[in-house]
Amino acid sequence: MNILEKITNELDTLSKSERKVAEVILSSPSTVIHSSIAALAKQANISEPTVNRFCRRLDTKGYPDFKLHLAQSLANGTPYVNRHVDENDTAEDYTDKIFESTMASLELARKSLDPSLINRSVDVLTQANKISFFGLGASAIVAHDAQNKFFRFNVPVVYFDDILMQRMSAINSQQGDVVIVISHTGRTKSLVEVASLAKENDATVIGITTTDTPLAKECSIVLSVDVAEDTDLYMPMSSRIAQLALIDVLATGFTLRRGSKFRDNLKKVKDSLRSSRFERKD
Amino acid sequence: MNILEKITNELDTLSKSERKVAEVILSSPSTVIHSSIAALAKQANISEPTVNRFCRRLDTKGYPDFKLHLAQSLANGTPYVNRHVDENDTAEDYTDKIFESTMASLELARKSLDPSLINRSVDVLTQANKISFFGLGASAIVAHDAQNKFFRFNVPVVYFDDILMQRMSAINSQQGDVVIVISHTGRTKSLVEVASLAKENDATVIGITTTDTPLAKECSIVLSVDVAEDTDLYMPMSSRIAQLALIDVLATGFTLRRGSKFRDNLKKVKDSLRSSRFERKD
DNA sequence: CAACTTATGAAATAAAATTTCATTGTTTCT
DNA sequence: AGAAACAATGAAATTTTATTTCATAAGTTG
Repeated sequence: MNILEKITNELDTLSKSERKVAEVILSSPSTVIHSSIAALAKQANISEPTVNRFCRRLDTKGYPDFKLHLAQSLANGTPYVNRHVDENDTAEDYTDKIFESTMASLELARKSLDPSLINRSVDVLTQANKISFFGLGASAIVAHDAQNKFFRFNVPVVYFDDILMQRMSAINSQQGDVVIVISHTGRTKSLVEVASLAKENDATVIGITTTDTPLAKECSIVLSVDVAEDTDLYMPMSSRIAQLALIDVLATGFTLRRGSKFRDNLKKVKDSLRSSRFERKD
Repeated sequence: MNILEKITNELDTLSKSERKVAEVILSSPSTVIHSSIAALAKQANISEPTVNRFCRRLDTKGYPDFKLHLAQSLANGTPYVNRHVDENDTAEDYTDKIFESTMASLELARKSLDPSLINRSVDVLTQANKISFFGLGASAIVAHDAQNKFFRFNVPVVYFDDILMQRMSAINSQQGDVVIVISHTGRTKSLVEVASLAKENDATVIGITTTDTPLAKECSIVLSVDVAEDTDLYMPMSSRIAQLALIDVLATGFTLRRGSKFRDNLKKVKDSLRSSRFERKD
């Protein structure tokens, strides 16, 4: 746990002098990691033993150990924050912001995923007779990408980004088929209907969507990819990237489950692409 | 900079005894941050002053300062090291690894991008008569996504993931057209040819590819997205995600350049999608 | 193989952190 | 209100840890 948060949380369980220490630390943590216990004590106008007691109260071994924890909190506290682009940003500014908020979203998405559900999904996928990926708009490209990946595995796989085709395909689905429906908002009417149709026809429906959405309710398995992005107001960005990362996870799980013999087969597909490329010089 | 990498880099500038220290540290950095200088010296079978000299050679103030740096490097995860999925990983393991290496790749990709070239690309895009996105395989979905985004901007945009269509389109391009060619390897023959054809026909060719590849040589502007991924051996994963992030950057730059009036227009497109969705309850 | 440079560790010193303990301030009970 | 009990605090002593000094050993060069 981040020690800065911890200090904030326990602020009221601290004694008066200890709180002084806490305040100095919170106000400029990066200075503190380069200070000795004496310097910090002076800064907070208290004695050295008080600093030491403060450290122990936060479950660290002592002052040096506390500094270590603090340093670590600083190292991963700053980087992946969701920052919004503004009007006057330079190219460098908005590039950094977009990359950083993408990384922040991936972090968030990972936390929202339940490994046991991923495991079950992989189970289901490896046993599927046929796999279909459905998405619209930005999620269509995720479905497209998924088809690309699973196609290499030599399993029957299709993808549709067209409402009618999705509907027809859903109606024709049957036991043993897996339908993966992708939607960030989980509120796109036609996709929710498609999910429901597929389920009625005994297909296993896996939803890649946000927790507690209409789509989620129609699915057999929900892989929740929660990302702080409002695609009603902004262009879809990190949401689809998080979805793609999840596709990578599923594809990876799939190859692992299929075992090494299967992976030899993958290599063949790769080799067949060789001649379409210029040789590498290295 | 990550101090573990730094140790690895400077391994050969170190003296014999110092290298012993380095090895002990690299083999179990997380133990070291809880060791005193004496303990580390003993572990490496050298004297305490040697440890101290080692620390200074790495531009730290001394041993405690070195430990701080080390702690911070460890806190940032271990992005570039050892994050490959292996045979016996659980679902949780490989999920974490994939998300982490995706984030690491985004970090790397961002570093490889030159903001001034992004700026120039945005310039060119805002002034284009027509924008085409070309990609094959995994990069096709990036092109697809780009079309999706730029389509909202109400500019003439097309995308092709078919060799022949790309060729024809390239041959028909003219001054004022912008062609964006996407390829991680930069060695796909037909795409390199397409880039070259488009350039001969006076289109501005922007390449989204790795530095110093055959494709890069054919482009007017190269947006280098360097990612440590060998798509000859593995499925494309982080490479396409980094490319997508770059598309987001370009799209963002585009909207910023076009000004606020233009953004009102975007809102209209958004609103037109509303009725296809279930209402939100929140 | 001398002259010189660099690397290394033992011991001395310095710095930093921790413990001990006496004092002060605070609460609780009569 | 005032004494007893308790918690908080810092000065000083102690211990631990890190750094410097310096003598010696191990290489290098001419």
